[in-house]
Amino acid sequence: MTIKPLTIGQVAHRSGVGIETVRFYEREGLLAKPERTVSGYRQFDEEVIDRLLFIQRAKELGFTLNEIKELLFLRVDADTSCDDVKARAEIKIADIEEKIRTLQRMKKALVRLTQECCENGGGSECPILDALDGHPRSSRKEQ
Amino acid sequence: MTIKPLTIGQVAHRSGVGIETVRFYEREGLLAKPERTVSGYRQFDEEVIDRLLFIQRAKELGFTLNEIKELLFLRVDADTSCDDVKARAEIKIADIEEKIRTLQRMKKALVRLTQECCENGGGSECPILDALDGHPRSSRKEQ
DNA sequence: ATCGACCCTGTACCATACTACAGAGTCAAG
DNA sequence: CTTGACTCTGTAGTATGGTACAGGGTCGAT
Repeated sequence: MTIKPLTIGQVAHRSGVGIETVRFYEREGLLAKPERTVSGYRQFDEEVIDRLLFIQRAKELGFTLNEIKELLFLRVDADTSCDDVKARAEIKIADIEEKIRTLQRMKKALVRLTQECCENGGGSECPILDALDGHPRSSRKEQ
Repeated sequence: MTIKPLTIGQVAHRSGVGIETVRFYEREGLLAKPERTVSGYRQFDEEVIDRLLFIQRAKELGFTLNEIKELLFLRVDADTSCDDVKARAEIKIADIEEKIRTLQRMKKALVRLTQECCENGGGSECPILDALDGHPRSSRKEQ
């Protein structure tokens, strides 16, 4: 028993994207060309839902569709050696670690803001920037 | 002695963005309207550099310019109560934590990929998806 | 005073990532 | 066997975030 294929409408609904978006991603190579019925209707299988959810999440993290495509195609096959995959994956990992670090600094700055904002009601021009910028200016020059 | 103001060119150069981008951010309200010389030249002070660097970083993390604007304006002043700032900051914090969690899952998947890819050279269709998707499918149905 | 490098405003254009038709065919319930 | 919801291709339009002039003024060194 082959599992029942999904129409594009079902896929769009279940993954929370628009029908046009599914077709768009297919054109852009983010989704494999699906099987078709005799009349030309696309026949998706369940996996495509996960892929669409992944794309949404990755987009929210600032990856472009091209970067997402690279992530999705990170695998060993006839044309891709293990070393190649490893090398590319390690670049992505470093990239992701950098994002995590920056987010943690942003979070820290915001936590500090929630803790301190009331004490000096109406202090700095922009607390998040004070807490966040790279080179810590120890004392702010006034005015 | 008032510190020497920066021209738009110096600001652009030092923050690594284009001159047009600086003007664009000013139009969009991400940068305060700077002072002008008699002849109309913008006069920036150092702070704007940090702000521009922050904007770049936040963009790479998937924040839109509007979201970044909200982050930059998170502060207590005449029109904004502490409770208000606190509430909005906590939403941002939760948002950031979610991003961090997702990135950590992505990283984990990629690390696993680099560790395992050689052992079963040419295994799955898409390892990152296998490792990442929400509901763990314990066994994959073949074909 | 004039040259080149800079700045001004305004408008138009670009890439990315969709989104919305138009015009036609398909499917399935009654 | 019709009706309405769905699908197809193809093309065009939108929002976001810039980027690139055009046509002009300004600044500083020679």
